[in-house]
Amino acid sequence: MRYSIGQAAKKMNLTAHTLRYYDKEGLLPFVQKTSAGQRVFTEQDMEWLVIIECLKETGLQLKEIKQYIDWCQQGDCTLEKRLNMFKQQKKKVEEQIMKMQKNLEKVNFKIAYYEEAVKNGSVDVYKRNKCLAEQKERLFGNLTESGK
Amino acid sequence: MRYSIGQAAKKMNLTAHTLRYYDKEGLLPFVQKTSAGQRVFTEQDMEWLVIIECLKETGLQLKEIKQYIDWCQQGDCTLEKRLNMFKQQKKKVEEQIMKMQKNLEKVNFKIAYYEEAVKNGSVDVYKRNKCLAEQKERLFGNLTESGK
DNA sequence: TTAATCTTTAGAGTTTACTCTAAGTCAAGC
DNA sequence: GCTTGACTTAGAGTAAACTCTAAAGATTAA
Repeated sequence: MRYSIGQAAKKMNLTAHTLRYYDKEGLLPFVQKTSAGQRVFTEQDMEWLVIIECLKETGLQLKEIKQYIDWCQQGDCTLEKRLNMFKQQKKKVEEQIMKMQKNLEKVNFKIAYYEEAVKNGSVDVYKRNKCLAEQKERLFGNLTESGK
Repeated sequence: MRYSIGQAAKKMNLTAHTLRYYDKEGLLPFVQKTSAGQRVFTEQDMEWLVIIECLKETGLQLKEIKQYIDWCQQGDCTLEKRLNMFKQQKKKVEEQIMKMQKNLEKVNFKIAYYEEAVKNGSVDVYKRNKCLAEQKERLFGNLTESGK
């Protein structure tokens, strides 16, 4: 299966504009063109796009992703660099997941808070609900009390 | 405990510039100033900053965060709006965590791949290691084969 | 009191990642 | 063959979130 730029874009939930931009930035050196100059994306190219997407979502900038692509083009002498990059990336992703779980706790707290507030028609929650007041201390107090 | 803009910034891992920018954008209407015009951040203000940080990290734009702050300023008649916002946000955070876990799987696969490649000094991994080849199908194949 | 450091404002500049336009070329269906 | 829609390039424009500058005023420590 081969894809035009439009089909590839659709599959990846991007626009053709974006794929051309990535190409211009040197992220897609592997994509071939027809004699008429039109890009053709192979299945393998789609796997590259999946990895580029993954690296982008985990916080790498396009120029850092380009660095990785460049290493891939340079051959086996860069294998260790690539391995190290992914090891670093693993740490970052794990940190991001932990951070997101903490954010989820804060959001859950706010939902509990506003459910209580809506029930009473007022923001005056902590006086009625000691449990929420304690939770608040745990989630917000630590940052504002400790550390200094 | 009260904080100058510089101290507040340090505590939140931001710069004073950024906090002034947030203020200019209407995100910090609660921050008071001294008679000489200098901002004073209270403990409560720091909690606001923690929530702003949380909303920012979970993907809200500053103008959407401002919307929330505005609702807070408007009083109890916006309680339900705020509750709904956090409920939506909860969904988004849960999706982000799931996405990150998928990204982690991809990164872990790449680490396994490159560890194998480094061991053999070559990128020619799938021929030697069928297990990795299958994993690759599971992680990348589904996106490139299904859906169309 | 005086130097060093912090804070103030308005406003200009930067970075990143798109996003769009124009003018033209190519491919598929009728 | 013709139309329609997708593709090409170079390059301009945009949005978001800072980031920095300059010039002046405030605060702190010796």
